[in-house]
Amino acid sequence: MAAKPVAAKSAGDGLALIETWFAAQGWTPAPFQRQAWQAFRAGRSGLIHASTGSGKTLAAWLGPVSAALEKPARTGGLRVLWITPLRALASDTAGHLQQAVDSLGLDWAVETRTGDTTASVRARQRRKLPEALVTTPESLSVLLSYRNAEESFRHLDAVVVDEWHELLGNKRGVQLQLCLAWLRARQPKLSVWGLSATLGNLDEAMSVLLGEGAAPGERIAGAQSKPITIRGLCPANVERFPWAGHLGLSQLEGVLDYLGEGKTALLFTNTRSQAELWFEAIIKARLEWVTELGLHHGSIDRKVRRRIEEGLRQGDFRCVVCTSSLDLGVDFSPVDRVVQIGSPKGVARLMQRAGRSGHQPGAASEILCVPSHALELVEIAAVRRAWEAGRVEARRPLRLSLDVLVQHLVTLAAGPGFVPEQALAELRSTHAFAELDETLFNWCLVFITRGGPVLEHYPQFQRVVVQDGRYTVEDTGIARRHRLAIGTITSDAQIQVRFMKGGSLGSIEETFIARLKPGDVFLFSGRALELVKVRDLVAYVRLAKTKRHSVPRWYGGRLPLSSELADSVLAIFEEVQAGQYKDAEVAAIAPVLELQKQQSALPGRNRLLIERCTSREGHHLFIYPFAGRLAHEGLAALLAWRLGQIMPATFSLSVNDYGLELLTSTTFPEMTDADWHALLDPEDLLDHVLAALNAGELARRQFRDIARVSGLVFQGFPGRGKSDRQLQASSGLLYDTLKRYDPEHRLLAQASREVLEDQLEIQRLRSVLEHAAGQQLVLVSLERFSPLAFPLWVERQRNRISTEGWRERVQRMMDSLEKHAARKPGRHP
DNA sequence: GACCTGCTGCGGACTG
Repeated sequence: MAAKPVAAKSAGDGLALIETWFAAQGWTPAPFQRQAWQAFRAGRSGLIHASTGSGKTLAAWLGPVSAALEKPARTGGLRVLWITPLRALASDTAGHLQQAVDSLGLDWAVETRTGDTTASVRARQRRKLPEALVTTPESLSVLLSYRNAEESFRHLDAVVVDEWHELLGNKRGVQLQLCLAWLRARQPKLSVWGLSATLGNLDEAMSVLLGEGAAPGERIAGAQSKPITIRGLCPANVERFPWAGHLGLSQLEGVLDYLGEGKTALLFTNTRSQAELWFEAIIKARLEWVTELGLHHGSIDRKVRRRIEEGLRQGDFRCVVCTSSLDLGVDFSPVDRVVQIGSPKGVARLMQRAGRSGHQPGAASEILCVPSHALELVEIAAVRRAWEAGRVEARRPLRLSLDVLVQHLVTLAAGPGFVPEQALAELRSTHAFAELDETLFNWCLVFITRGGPVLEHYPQFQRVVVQDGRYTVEDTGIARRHRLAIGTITSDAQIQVRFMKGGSLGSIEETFIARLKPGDVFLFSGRALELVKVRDLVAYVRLAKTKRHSVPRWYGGRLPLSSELADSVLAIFEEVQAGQYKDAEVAAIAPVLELQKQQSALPGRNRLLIERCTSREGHHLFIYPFAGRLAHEGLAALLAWRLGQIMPATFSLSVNDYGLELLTSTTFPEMTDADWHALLDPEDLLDHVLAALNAGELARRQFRDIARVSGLVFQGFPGRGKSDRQLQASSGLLYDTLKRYDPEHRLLAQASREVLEDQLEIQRLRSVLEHAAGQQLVLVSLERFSPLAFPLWVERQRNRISTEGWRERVQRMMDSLEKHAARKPGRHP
């Protein structure tokens, strides 16, 4: 963007000035951009939503600028605050904004402030902020922790939250809500705007941003996004296409052809190890591309990642293999192809990725979806249908995250301090704490001043003091330590991976390195590396001479299939059950689906499929609620526990995104429809799930994160972090102590709640059971594993030790399945 | 040669 300056500084109509400036660039404002500018100028608040690359940024930026142009000049001080969830985005955004401001003749400094900002700039900003600041939610919180915070934000006119959808559903969003409430309480006319991608709950997204009791905001839909094409890569030979698996490497040739035709591609995988393997496979197959290939994921050294991002912008790459690490970020205009390997998992997620291509004017976006097993072809058709029907996932905002609340209260106390009555009113003006009652709030006050009944003998928990009714932090050491711990992102300590000569490659789980001995070889950062030694949380490596290697395992998050996508898959199954094949991808695996129909049945939105089968291993029960793997984990445990009440047996469990398997050596009792409904009864769900699972241990682990965010444990200085084990030990000790002497501790209750809601998706599990009450149960006795059952069987085999190789076992099963494909199914009863 | 699961994101300033 080579911005040409407009005529001169003028105190006239700011809107007209912007129109002139826009025209000088040779641009015509879109109607939604004009609408946004007018809304800004009128001092309103709201949400602008659109897909990427539609000019949201200019709409949001020029609004406050136009407003500023019309107000009498004030000397200095922060006028506009721009919040971004990604510090890599900050400098780019600031650059564009500075350019626009300069050419409009406004004498403003636009600066960034993130963790990357140097100490000297931070110190200067601490004394006085620029007119416009681009920052992260965490850095904003840090700014509130300084004594002069009220002065710093005195002249603030507008806040813009970029990528609000990324923050809405997590604790970073809660933290931002709290900061915004504080700003609003001091500047009632503050105008707050969010920018968001397409989302299933846009109205809610806006009201959460604007706060409880705010005047209704203005929702502005961005320009119609360019069409996005979703294409599935259909396997050439469906007969030999795997029924299970997740790597998708059997489709390598098709992907290579696709990459060969284009200029620059992003190839998304669902996991980091999958990215490593695909990167290796592509290089092996196309040695001539070696300089044009990149690898990018969250464990790769930050500097290396920045270099790759820069190379993408320059058009240096034919293909970069990546994970969600490139879901967001600066626009990479040269990208003309996007490939998704494996399950898309959700509609919004896939569209976000598709939107990473086609930023050139007039270019459309296309995404090639590469299935890693047969049923994923249905997912591809399903995601396209859901998108076309406008069914996109919602992101649900969190409520009453007490760990974030106590952190915020200490932040305010370290900063200007707070008075309880006023603070409570402010907190209640957020969506997250609208229901905060006085008892709970008082508990928080006791917690930050005395540490509560058990911890009050330890001075490190007495962080805040009360003077004349005002809560403040007086100890500068406590304040400093608190600033270090600001933020809600928690992650395990990782082992750094470095060459003997010093170059850093990235980081890996401690548990993976612990299993290796010197001389072992593993694949990381696209290279086969030999472990030399481990010292002080650093693994020293050298390039390996051998090609044999293992691949690191990371214990990251496990994204379940979204409800929207699962529903869409079931809708397609219903059509197939009725003999209709409307999508190319679905038609491509008709033989597999027909086999499922013939041997068993296809589940539907109102048909719950339950299969039984007896094998050498024992008696199998398969159920397919299509509720995502997290809910299935809880359901499997629940069913095993309830069955255990009526039959003496132990079960092996296996789950995936489609369903679950229970295996036992005892015959399952004959069960009527009524028996099944009793087994699936939602009543006493919570009690039974807690009885079935080792919920205490799960909560104990969850508590570690809560202890960090709430300031109960100090995780050390950045870069010199306490090791994971130390942190685990101290938070574990705290957990046990509290559990014993203060079992009503509110943070313990929160740990349990988070386990149920986030790790087991208890709401989704509940709705499976409630839905089952009205569903038709389709009970089938199988002679051989059906195509739906097979992946669950494979899943369980993974951790088995056997003299027989995994591939042989799978192949043998495939062969026997094919042999029996023509057999008649047996119905039950 | 086997055989390969599990995403992303942030953060400070003292002392000499």
